[in-house]
Amino acid sequence: MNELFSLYEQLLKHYGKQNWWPADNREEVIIGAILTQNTNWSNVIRALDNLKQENLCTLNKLSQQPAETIAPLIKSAGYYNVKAARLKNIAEQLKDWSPENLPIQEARAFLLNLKGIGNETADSILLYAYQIPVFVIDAYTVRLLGRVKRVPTDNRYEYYQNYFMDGLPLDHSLYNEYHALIVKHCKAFCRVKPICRDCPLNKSCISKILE
DNA sequence: GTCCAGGGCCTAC
DNA sequence: GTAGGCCATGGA
Repeated sequence: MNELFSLYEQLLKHYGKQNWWPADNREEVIIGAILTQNTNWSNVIRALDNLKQENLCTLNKLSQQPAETIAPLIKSAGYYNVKAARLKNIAEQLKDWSPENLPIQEARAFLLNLKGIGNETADSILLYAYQIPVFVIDAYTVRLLGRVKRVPTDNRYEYYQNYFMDGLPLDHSLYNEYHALIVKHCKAFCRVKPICRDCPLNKSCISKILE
């Protein structure tokens, strides 16, 4: 088994299953994916709760609301004016959209064409809302891999994504869990330098596995 | 008071 | 093509 899968197994053994994405249904995953941009998840939960309380936590309902109505409800998630306008538009575009029968790249391109959806959010939606096997690269993953693999600054997202997807089987549940485990691990041990200080994986730490 | 969080867009060089 | 500014709240 290759080093990437070995790393996955160690993270899983240490942290257990993360059961992402924490949401009740597909539409809530999509809404949460927009709300969580550059924002702590605990702040997103409040915003989602507010939307649920107003019975607005569906794409159809959000698409029918003026952004001015949405904004105060999602204030806790930060950037609320920007996110309110984007949510409304994205809800309108995605409420009747289904990517299941599309080539992955086509589905991805459709999402990337929407204002407010970049690489990470597009892949999060494909993976966590639709169970389509794309590996999500986020700031944590970049930070982690950046310490052990030198890469060109351009196309960095693609480079890292290919790195994972070339080394792993095409499996949405594996990508789901792996990404969540990386976030879990980095939150605890890869926030600050020095690298992986007090890392519980110790001798089998990520830096040593991937170097 | 400062830093960071499950980003992305836009503008100026 | 890319660096920098901007959007903004809440917890540590």
